[in-house]
Amino acid sequence: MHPYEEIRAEILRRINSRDWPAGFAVPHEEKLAEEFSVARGTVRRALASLVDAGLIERKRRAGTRVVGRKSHSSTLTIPIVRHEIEAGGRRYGYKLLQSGPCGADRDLQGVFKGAPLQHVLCLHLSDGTPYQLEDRLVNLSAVPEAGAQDFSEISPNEWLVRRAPYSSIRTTLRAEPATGADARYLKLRKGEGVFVIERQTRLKTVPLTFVRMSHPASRYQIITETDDLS
Amino acid sequence: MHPYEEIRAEILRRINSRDWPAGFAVPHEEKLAEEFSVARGTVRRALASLVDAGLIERKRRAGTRVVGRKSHSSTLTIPIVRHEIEAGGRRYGYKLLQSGPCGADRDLQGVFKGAPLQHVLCLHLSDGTPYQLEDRLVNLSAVPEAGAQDFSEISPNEWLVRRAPYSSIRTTLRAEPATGADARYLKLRKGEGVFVIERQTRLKTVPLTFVRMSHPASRYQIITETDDLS
DNA sequence: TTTTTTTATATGTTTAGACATATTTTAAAT
DNA sequence: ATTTAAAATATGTCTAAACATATAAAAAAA
Repeated sequence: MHPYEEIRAEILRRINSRDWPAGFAVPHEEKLAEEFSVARGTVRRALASLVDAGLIERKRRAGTRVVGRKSHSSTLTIPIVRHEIEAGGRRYGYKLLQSGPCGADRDLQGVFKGAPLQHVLCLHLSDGTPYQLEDRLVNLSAVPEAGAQDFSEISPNEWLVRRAPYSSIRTTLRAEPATGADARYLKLRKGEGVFVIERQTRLKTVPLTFVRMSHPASRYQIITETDDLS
Repeated sequence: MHPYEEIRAEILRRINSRDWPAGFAVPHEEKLAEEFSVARGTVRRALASLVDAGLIERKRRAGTRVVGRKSHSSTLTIPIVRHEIEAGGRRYGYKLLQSGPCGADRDLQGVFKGAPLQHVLCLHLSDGTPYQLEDRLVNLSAVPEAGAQDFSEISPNEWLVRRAPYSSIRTTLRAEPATGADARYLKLRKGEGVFVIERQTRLKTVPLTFVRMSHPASRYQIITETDDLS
């Protein structure tokens, strides 16, 4: 265990034991460095790690304070469907349903502001059973290669994640009743529950793609796990 | 813009432009330091930030490589319900429905291994409308104060987040048909869709609490946004 | 009193050098 | 050929010192 880890563990202990309760003003770096007999840089390393974990907040001149927790944070990782299915030891299947240019009228959220669009509808299967219906719009003025790409072998999801750099993502999670397309392709009764992930990726304010991924509610869930500091 | 930010931006540009494609071996720190005319520490600062963003991977002696993206990651923050409702400018309401000790038979997932448990069922309302049904088990041998706590004014969710330190969380997101209790308290027809968040918190392998939070699907969604590096 | 300016301070960044340590590569021994 | 030991190397940690900068607090001016 490195010195910075020991210092972090000790500070963590003080926070968890409420010796340093929420709102507590943590001694400044020089003082902690003196207490633990290390250089200031080592204290900073420990504190930076606690900032990442959301346990303390730091502000210039104002100092460091213990945060009063107001939420639970964790990292949500949404893998490429194929990997998700194969990682579970199941057989991946893919079927392109529709692909072609489309008008701005399909841009229901109005995120693309009249840019030329490519619409792709496809189905991902797990052991032959419908798993995810992917309904995607791609901004052709930002990703022109998507117009020439044949998505009958590789899914637009996978192709885009690999190929198109993005700088920000907005993800929405929802439970919805199955739409007509959901019911038809996922083999559900209309109105049955689907778990929907919507994602919009941008490259510095330019919207690249918008996708709605729907899954049969009874066969889908997302699990996230935070990793332990101590 | 600090030197390390400029270096990060330039490396980001090389990755995004595919000058440095997935799998590419990034020059080592000394070399980058020389190229950008800065100290090694400054290069490290820039690279650390790209590791956090999941764009590169580093291994001792093996070096630094550009990662081939296989997923979209974002931070999922689940706030205390009250804050979530009040942040939206709506009026928060709370109603305790049940509270008391219970047997291990309620521990359906078997995570508590026979520990004494407290069961709490309560409802969170937004502008008077049912918003979330909270169904919780608390491990009394780990959080004994929970047995004496009166949850008629403060919700166990809020009380626990504030009070009990935890080191790891497992969160599960699911779409389900409403159970009997869901339907009754959330004013839904049985079988109608609910969005369920299940959370299990631990303090170094000791399970603290397990909670199932259900929401009317039509009135609930989760949005996460990644922040832009460049 | 209220506003503006100055000062003090805790955090943030950078440097340069030393040493630690996984891990790979190479050489030696079996 | 296979295993074992030694050397090389890129990242990781730590130090000590200087300077930068946001901003809270104090002092001065209105």
